[in-house]
Amino acid sequence: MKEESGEKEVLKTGKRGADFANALLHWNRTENHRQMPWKGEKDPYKIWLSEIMLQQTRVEQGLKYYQNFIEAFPNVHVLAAAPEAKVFKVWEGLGYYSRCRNLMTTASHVSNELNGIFPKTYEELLSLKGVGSYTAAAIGSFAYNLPCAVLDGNVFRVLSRIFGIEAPIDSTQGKKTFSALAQAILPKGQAGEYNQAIMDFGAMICKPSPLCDACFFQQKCTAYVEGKQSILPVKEKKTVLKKRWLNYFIVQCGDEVLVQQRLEKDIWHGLHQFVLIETKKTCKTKQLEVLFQKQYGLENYTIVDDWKTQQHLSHQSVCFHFVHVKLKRKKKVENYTWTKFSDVKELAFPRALQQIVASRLGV
DNA sequence: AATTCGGGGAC
DNA sequence: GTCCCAGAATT
Repeated sequence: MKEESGEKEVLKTGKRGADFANALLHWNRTENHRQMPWKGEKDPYKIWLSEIMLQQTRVEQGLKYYQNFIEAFPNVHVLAAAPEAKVFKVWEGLGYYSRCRNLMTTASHVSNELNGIFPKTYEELLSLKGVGSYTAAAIGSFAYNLPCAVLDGNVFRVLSRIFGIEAPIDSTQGKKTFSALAQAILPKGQAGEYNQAIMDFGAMICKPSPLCDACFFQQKCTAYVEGKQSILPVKEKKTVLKKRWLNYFIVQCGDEVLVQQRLEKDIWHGLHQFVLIETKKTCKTKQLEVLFQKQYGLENYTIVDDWKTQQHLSHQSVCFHFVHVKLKRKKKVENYTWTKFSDVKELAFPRALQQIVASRLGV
């Protein structure tokens, strides 16, 4: 065995990495009782679906959606053949709706071009719409045991603490560092089990607020030894919140309401909404009525309700102002469609609007 | 390299 | 309130 100084660093990390990997696998086999429907799943369709749904989404939140999806679309051909509106409706409320659009694109691609068979290499998986480095590694390792290390929020947190790495996880250089480390300590031949284990470990033990006393690696963890759990992982960017004022006129006539699909490059792309007047600041109802009448030429209406709510998204704080009005007679309004309540309930709306559909538009 | 895409839960 | 979540696409 050579003991040259140049190799010592690599050897040291390598030994520690192997140490951690072995301890993690042992923990996984003896103490990890976390159960999820897709765990141990070998059907690439189900693995793919679960991974797309769980991007930036907690397991507890995605669970119900996964079950609904599998029931509605049991295989890739059914999903590919399903009407877009129906797929959106099942996705409704889960957020990040580009995932849903990409899901349909890839389902169609796999069903029609690939005979319903998902790719079996990392590069080909990566080429699928909505599949990035994490998801390609997850599908590859879970379905085919490909030696690809996953790198998600859990893995960043675990590795930064165990090895005391302070490179920012949201910088290009930091990502390269963590990616190389993750790949280096991945036990070849056990990639699937290891990837699952490290994410379970991050979700249950090495949480943002960690349970160090329950950790099998406590004494060997840099963060624990140096008391750095709370500063690791390091993030350098702060998200800036923008404020928006979305004023919605819920224009009703009988059992119909004016609805449109959001198609602009903005939040909730693909979902539906009521008659929108966006303003730069909060407005009184009277002011909104002026804009409403001017913009849409509607005058013979009665206001039956008027209320405000607020919703916080990752990058936006949205103030809603709703005005529910009733018309005596239907009138054509450009870009909006008169839609029966029963049909409205088949369409996907943003969360804040969905609640209105559920509670205020008849039974 | 920086921004933008939801919604919910933990703290 | 702030932070984070089985991230990816676009600019």
